[in-house]
Amino acid sequence: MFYFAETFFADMDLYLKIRMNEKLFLRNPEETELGKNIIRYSIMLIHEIGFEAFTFKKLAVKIGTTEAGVYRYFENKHLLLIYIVDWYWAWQEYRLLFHTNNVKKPETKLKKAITLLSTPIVDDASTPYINETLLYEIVMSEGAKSYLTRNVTEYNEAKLFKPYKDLCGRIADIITECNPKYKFPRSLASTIIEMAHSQSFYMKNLPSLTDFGKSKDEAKIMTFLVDMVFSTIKVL
Amino acid sequence: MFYFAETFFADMDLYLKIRMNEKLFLRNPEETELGKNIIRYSIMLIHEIGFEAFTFKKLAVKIGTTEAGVYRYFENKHLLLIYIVDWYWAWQEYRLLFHTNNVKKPETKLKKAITLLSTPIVDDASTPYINETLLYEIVMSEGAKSYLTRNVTEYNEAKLFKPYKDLCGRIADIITECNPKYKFPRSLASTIIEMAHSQSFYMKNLPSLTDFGKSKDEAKIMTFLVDMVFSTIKVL
DNA sequence: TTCCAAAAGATAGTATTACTACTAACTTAA
DNA sequence: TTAAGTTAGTAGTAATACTATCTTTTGGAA
Repeated sequence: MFYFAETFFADMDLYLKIRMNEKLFLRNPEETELGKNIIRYSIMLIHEIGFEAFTFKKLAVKIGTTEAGVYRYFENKHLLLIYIVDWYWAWQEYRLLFHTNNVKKPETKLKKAITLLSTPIVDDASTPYINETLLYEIVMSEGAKSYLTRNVTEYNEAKLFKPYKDLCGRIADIITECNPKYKFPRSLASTIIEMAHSQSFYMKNLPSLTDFGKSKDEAKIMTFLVDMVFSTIKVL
Repeated sequence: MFYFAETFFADMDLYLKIRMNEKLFLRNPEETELGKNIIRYSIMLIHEIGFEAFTFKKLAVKIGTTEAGVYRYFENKHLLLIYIVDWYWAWQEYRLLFHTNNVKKPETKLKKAITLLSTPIVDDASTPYINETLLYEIVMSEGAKSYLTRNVTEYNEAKLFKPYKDLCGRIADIITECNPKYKFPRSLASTIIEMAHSQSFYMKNLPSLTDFGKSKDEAKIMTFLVDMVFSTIKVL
C-alpha cells in the first residue's frame, strides 16, 4: 500500500492521490497548477504525436509556459514518461486491490486481475487532470520505452520501476494462492501484464500477430489470457 | 521461403544470404563494402551505446566514412534498426526450418521452436559481417522499438514487419498441427516470441519480474515457456 | 584508350532538439 | 523596508538529423 498516499473528500467528491517516487522529478508536479498542467497536457500530447516527437518546447507552447518552466519540474522527457507510466501501474494496482477486496477465492481474484488489465479503460473520475483512457493507450504503445533504455540499472536502483514490480508481485501472489506448487508465478505475472497490453497493440496495429484481428474485440484478449493462465497453473 | 534468397558456396565456405525488403534502404548495403560495413558496425555500435545514443555521425566516424555516406544507404536510423531486426527474424525463421526439417512430430517441432528462441545465441559462421550474439541482445533490448512508432501502419503497409509475422505464422502453424482445435495459435505464437526475449531482458535487468533472477539461467526460460505452451494447448 | 555514368567522398549548411545559464520580477519574513 | 529566497522568462549552446552541392574515383562500353 506504499504508493497510495491518500483518498480524501474535497468539495463532496472522492479523490485518489498516488504518492510518487521523489527521484522522478525536480519539483513535485502535484503541488502547483503548472505542475498539474504538465502532467495533464503531456498525457494529451504524447498520445497525440507519440513520445519521440514529443518535446518540452511543444508541451510548453501548449500549456502557455516556457521550456525552462517544464525543465524545472522534470530533468528530461524520459523521466516524465516514467512518471506517467509509474502512475498508471500504481493506479492499476489500486484498481486490483479495490476490485478484489473481500473476494475469497483466489481464482476469482486472478480472473479479475486479468480482466482489469485487458479490458478497455474508462476514465476514472476520481483522478482530476489524468485521463486514464489516453494513459492506457500511451502505456500500450510507449510503456516499454520506460525500461528499454541504457539507464535501466541506474533507474532500477533508484526504485523507479517499483509500481510495475509491485503490481507484478501482487499478481504473482494470487497465482501462488491458486496453486502453491506452480514454479513460475512471477514470470507468469509479468507475461499477463505484458501480453494484456501488447496483444491489444498488435490487434490494433499488426493484427496478423493475433487471432483477434477481424473482430477487434478486446474481450477476446481476456479469454485468451484466462485460458492460458488457468491451463498453465492447472486450476479451474 | 520468400526471404531466404540463397545459400551458396564461395571459397569453400557455405554462406547464408537473406533477401531484404527493398523499401528498407535507398541503396542495397549487401552490394558494396561500405554497405556491409554499415551493417556490421551499426550492430556493434548499437549494442555498445544503445539505439537512442546511436547516430549516423558516430557510425561514420567508426567506419571511416562521412555522415552523408551512410545517408546514401539508409533514410534514417530507425529504418536501419528495422533492417537489422528484420534480418534477425528472417534468420530465426531459417534456423527454425533448418532444425525442424524432417521432424515429424509437431510437438517436437514446437519444443524446438521455443528452445531456439529462448536459448543464448552463438555466432553463426555462415553469415559474414553479422554477429548474431550481439544481434540477439539488440533485439532483446531495442527490438520492440522497431514497431513502437507512429509509423507502424505505414511501415506495416510497406511490409516492413513481414519477417516477424512470417516467423509468428510458422509457429502458429505448428501449434495448430499440435492441436487443431486450439483457438488462439497466432496470439500464443507471438506470446512465445515476445516472452522468450523479454523474460531474458527482465532476468538480466529487472530480475524480480521473473523467477530466474538468482540463477540467471536461460534454460529456465525455456522450461517456463514449454510448460506454459503445452499446458495451454493441452498436448504432451 | 578514352569517355561516360554511377558511386563514393568531402564540405557546408539548416532547423530542431535538449539542454544550461543568467537575469528580472515577485514574495515572504525579519 | 530590506534582504533572502522563490519563480518565471530570455538567451544562449552543443549536438542531432538531416539536405544540398561539388569533386573525385572507378568500372565498363565505344
